[in-house]
Amino acid sequence: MFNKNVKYFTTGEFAKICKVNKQTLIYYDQIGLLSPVIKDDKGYRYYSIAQYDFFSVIELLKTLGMSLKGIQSYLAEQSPETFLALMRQQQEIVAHKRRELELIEGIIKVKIATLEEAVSINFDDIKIEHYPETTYYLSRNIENATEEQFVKGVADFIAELDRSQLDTGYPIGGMTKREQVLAGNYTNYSHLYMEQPSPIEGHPYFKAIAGDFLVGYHIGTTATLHETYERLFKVMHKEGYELGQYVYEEYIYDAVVKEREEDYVTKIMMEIK
Amino acid sequence: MFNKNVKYFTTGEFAKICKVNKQTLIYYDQIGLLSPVIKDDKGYRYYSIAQYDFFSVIELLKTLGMSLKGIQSYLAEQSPETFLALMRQQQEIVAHKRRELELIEGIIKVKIATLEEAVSINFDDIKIEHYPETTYYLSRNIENATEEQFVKGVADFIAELDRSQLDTGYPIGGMTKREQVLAGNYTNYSHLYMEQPSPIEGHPYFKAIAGDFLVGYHIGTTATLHETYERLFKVMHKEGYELGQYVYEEYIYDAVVKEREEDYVTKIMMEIK
DNA sequence: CTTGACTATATAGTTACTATATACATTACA
DNA sequence: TGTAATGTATATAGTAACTATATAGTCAAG
Repeated sequence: MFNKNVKYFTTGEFAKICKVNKQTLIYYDQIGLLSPVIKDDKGYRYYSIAQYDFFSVIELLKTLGMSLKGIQSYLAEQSPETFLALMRQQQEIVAHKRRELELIEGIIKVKIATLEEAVSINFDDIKIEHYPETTYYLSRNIENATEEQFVKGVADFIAELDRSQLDTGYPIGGMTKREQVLAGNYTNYSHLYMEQPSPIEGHPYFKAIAGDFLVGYHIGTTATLHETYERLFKVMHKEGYELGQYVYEEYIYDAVVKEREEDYVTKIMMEIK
Repeated sequence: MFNKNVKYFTTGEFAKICKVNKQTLIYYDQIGLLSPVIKDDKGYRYYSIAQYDFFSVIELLKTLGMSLKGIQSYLAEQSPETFLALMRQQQEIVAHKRRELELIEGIIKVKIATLEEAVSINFDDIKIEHYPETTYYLSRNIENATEEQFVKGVADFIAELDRSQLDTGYPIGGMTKREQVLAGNYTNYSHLYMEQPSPIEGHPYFKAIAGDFLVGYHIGTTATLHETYERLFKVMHKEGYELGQYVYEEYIYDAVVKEREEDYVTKIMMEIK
């Protein structure tokens, strides 16, 4: 194959085949990664068609995140055994990357869904909604935590989500016990949580009970949070309900979509009975 | 959520949460991508926990290949609508990337399989093997092409494989008509081809007939190719077979795994009857 | 024989960090 | 309370992998 009395490509021609900048090939020649088979007395470079195979392997390895130096040191040997070893190693890496992308696809899907919901909401409405059983991943208990402990708890929770690939794109929420809410300690959360639409085996999850929730929205910082809670309680009592075990709070609009804290929107979901 | 009387993070602490170099955060501040909510009179930076959300969106978009400038111009607006538009746009990009990775996974699998086969072969053996029907993607006809036309044909074929995502990782092969082979024109290929293990709809394919093939290996350049063909013919006639419609040729060892052309190995598969 | 399209080298610029040097601030503990 | 260790800051230079530009030589067509 490929030896029809051999025609060679100039740098420009070869660059076109490889779909890269001519300078890139010159650069590859300079660093000794891919040199033309022929360099004439005037310094003109000539590449053979067989070198395209070599180039496309470089491209492949680049896609998988290898540095040119790494590629160079691996391809320098040019033996079937080392190349086979390299391919086996990269096979795992690419599988990992694909799984990572699948996770990101999920996150984006969730972000779109939640934002689409958000833009259609009238934040003044207070409604009673029925939620199905939902699985959450919880932080360790942070009830009555000091500022420092709370902040540490948040950082740890984020790290844990990251390490265990449990970041689903849903907002981080805080759940508060009935007693704390009734005592007016609205931000004395028991746990942080993140919704897990498709839970993975081998993690301890919390399942929020299916049932009726009173749902309202708070605009602004926590300074005025009590006003929103009072509005919610008024509706709750008017409708003849009582507070359930937990209240769930999560950002609908946060630092990503609103610049000023006063524009952040918090969704408040009260279990009711 | 997230306003427990607010504790702030120093650059070092925030860097730890974000799992990046401290200098990176300073750099992001300098270019105005992510600035701390507070900068005191001594120039010390203080980040709020809410800024982590912002940071993680930056990380997400970076993973999807956006430049910091691009991210900046998109996030500068901070409106739900622009962010939603961005997410919708990135959804397609990430899906495309995932498909690309799946293709690469396939290519690596093929490379491993073919190399594993190759290292176990004794290149002196000439064997008769039965091949099942195999689908190939073919180049346009290149019979009796001049050097220039041949080279152009190869370049076009590579470009076509690339554009149509038909590069499966199998070697590019050349198929030669019975008459040309009998006339000793071993490298007067009719078509180039690439095996397609799982053909996609909407492309014109060629299906090699299932049947018996005489398989041998040629080591070296085309200069000595005729010797190998003669050896093959000898065996063919001794076994009482006649040449079929096509001979298929492909590299087993090429520029990727062997430095010198004299070490390249070509697999020759003759249709027989 | 000239014009336009190509080739070359050398050098500087780009992006997104990363490392280093120097100076000032904070905290830990003896 | 003093001092060492650790932290912060800025400024600057270096890195990878190109990419662009300036300048000069080469080649092919009309």
